[in-house]
Amino acid sequence: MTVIFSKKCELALQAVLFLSVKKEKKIFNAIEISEELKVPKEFVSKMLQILTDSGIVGSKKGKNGGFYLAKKPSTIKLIDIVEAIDGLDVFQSCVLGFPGCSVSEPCPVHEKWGKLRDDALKMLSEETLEQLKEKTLNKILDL
Amino acid sequence: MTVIFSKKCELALQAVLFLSVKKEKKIFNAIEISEELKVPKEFVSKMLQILTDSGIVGSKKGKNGGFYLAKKPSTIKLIDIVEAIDGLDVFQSCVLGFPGCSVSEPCPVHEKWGKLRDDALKMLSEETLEQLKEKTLNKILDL
DNA sequence: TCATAATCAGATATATTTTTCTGTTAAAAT
DNA sequence: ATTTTAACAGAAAAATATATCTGATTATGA
Repeated sequence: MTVIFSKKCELALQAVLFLSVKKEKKIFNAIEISEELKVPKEFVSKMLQILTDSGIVGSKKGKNGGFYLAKKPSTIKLIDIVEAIDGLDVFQSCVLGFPGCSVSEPCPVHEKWGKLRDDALKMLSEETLEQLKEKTLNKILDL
Repeated sequence: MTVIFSKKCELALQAVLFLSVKKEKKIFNAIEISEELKVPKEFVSKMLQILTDSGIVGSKKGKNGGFYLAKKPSTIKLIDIVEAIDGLDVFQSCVLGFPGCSVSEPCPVHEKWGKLRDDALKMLSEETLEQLKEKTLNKILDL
């Protein structure tokens, strides 16, 4: 079970964080990333292809090809990746699954969850990859 | 897509909330509950059977049978239902899906998510069904 | 006691998500 | 030019989660 993001999204976030602590424009192929993150390379490919489509990641085919951040880390936020993969529905939907949960027809935890949801959104959209870099280095080795 | 709980869990929470605003020990069969919550009756049955096993809900077979809260609303919290259906892993796992995310090896959002996760746990464990009753009535009709 | 109505247990089916595969295309190096 | 390497696209397979069905059991009321 995932927490709030799909497995796809989790992997995408991890892969982008990985790229963000490397020298800018340095290229890594799917195998290298998959080994670092310990996930199948086909899955890495798939996700990074989606992020390539959405312009966050760039790619280069052929020998010495691979993936790299297409934008500066100072312009990318975690929420961008979430939006590209899972979309932003989580930040709209009722946590108890009630249909039509709203201010006028709130579920029993509507208000409290609203606060939490906003904080979660903040967590993902306040800091850029650049600002997260140091923390990211605690988790991902800068090889 | 669910927010953080599985569909099963969402339904279980809804069903228990439904029962909590009814007269104590009043019995409802799966069909009645399914009509109120607009979900298939087999699904309601399945979930309430699990909650019956875990002692939150009681059941009575045969004619005029059905389901009812096995405990007083003042002793049941939403977290009890979550625990019975999804378990409490969500409140342990890394939101970015990193393996071995911990204080000594935190992911980039470890601390912030920790706070949010604790608040979420609070949201589900501070108030009893009794205390939520009024809010629940805003969402579920007291037929 | 019999017919009926309901839960219950377990199997099955369906849907969704995740993962892998197959072949194609593009780029680079030899 | 040719070979090699890697992304890319889309299909297929596997795994997981969700939903449905079947038959058995149990309780009630007539």
